Amino acid sequence: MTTTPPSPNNDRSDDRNQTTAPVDFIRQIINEDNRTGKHAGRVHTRFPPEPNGYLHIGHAKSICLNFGIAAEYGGLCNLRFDDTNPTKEEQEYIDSIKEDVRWLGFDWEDREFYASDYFEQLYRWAVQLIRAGKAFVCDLTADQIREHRGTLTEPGKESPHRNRTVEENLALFERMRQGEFPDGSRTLRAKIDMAHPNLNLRDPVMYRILHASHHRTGDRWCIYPMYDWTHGQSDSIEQITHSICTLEFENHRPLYDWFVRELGIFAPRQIEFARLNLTYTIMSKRKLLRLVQEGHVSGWNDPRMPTIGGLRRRGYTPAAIRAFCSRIGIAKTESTIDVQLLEYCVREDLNRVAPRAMAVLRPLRVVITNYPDDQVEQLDAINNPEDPEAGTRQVPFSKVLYIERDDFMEDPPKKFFRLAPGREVRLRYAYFITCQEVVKDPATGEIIELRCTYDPATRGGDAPDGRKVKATLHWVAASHAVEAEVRLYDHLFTQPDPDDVREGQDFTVHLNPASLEVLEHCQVEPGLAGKPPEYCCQFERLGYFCVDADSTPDRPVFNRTVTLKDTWAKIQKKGQ
RNA sequence: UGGGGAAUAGUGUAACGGCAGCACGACUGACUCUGGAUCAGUUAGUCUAGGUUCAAAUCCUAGUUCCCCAGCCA
Repeated sequence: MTTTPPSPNNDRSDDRNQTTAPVDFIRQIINEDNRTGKHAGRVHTRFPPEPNGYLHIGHAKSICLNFGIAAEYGGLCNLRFDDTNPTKEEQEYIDSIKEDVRWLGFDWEDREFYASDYFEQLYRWAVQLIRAGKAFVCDLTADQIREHRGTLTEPGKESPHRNRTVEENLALFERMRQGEFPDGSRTLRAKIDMAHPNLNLRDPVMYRILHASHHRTGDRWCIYPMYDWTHGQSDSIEQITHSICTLEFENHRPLYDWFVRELGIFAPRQIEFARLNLTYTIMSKRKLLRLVQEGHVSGWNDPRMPTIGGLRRRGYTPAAIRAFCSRIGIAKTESTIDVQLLEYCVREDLNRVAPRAMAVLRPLRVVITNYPDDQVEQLDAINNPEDPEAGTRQVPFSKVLYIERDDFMEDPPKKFFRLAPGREVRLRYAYFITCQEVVKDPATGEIIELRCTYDPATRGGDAPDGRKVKATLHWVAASHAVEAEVRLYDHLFTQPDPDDVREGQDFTVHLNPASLEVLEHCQVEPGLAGKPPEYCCQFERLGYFCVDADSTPDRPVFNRTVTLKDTWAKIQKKGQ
């Protein structure tokens, strides 16, 4: 019996089948650029997170896109931290982001960059724009700037400081850098057009004064560049050919292009695509933070969270997430993916690689009355029917067993195939048994034990006389069972769109009170004892489970990643 | 009432003037020592109204709906 967990599956053979995967509009643009020789066939992308939080499945879409494109076109993809706001960013997030990207199966080698590494260059470029009369130091307060900006339908007013001389601007900007002015007292602004219909071009702020310590540059700077003044130039410095971002930056593209053009530097092309939305969950960092802070989940890596850390702890594999990202497609239409597609992807992967095991979540005691009292047999069980090379293992069988409570009904409805009084079923890899007697607690009427007989001729699970049974049940021998805690997870929210709320409510009203059910006294086959965290397996007939970090050698803890498709559950649901 | 985007089965996504296809979901059936997997099948779509054309999801015109933008956030 093999005890090593299936390592995160980094076999990419299934990731993006060129013969079937549609060519999305971004790859079409790249194909066209390559056809016209725009960058001499060079393709260079980047994944540019701000290190102000943890990555989620939406980031995975972007990661797979950027790294995936680079790989397909024989290009490169940089990991760049957009760390221009020291008040929100921390080293901890950098570390976590790097771990998540790596876990997803991508490697940026030495192409790890930080916008903060470009601060000096950005400063020199700002001076260049000032000299060209394209930027000025503005003394307006934040409120005044807002008042001068105008509205969506009305033009703004020019700042009274807009026409300072180059010399005055140069001197003031230098003094800003030297720390002579307090936070918020001055900004450096691009001089564009206060009447522009695109508000981003109404003399946008390039630098703000922030006497804050930066996680990488320490106290070297007290002026920090804004996103718009940083991103395009960072892309340009890194010779990024295609700068892929999400739809909300469409309005920023004219400014991106303006800066790069005014500076006369290499011009990458910004391309926007629709971010990922998933049913029954939320993706907003701010809202996820509330779930953590208000204690609705145990932390950022709670198995119910859509974070990479949460999915990982839940038992999702990198291959499953990559396959998902490949299947959802890339487009500009805002859309919400059905979470069932994600679940399909993880089942598809785990079905192939996860070893099978028998585990009883809600045990019902079964005594085989005609089985010898002290006998124990070792029966052969197949580790993975999808993978012959996974081999077999032995599972112990004895007189007293546990089966799933759901697998017995005293008064079974028509389509219930499992055990019932007088009915014969198969115990997987073991024997046919017949239920002879139901023992109840005289006080509560609860069924506490089944007394069954077995047919010794059916050892291994087949009847020599060829008779059939309609059901095969999983089971665990009571004498050898290991007790485990199992955590059953369901959707975090009860509504497909948690943000669909009435006036005055917020998404928390749709929190699913049953998103976590903890089962304390589960019985699992002995081979499952001592498996390391993240070990994934299938509990036969129940679902895919993985060992949680809370697990200890004498008390395993499992998380349910996803259930198996359950036809019986569906029949039951319909009957209601 | 400004500007920028987007509308194709329930959900996503192709088709780029020439047979509306694929996946997930749902529903049948076959098979099965997992009511799993697998296999076979069914279901269901071009936002609206005009126009151009032999031919329109695709081009044109008008409209409708949805998303983004008024941070010294990214």
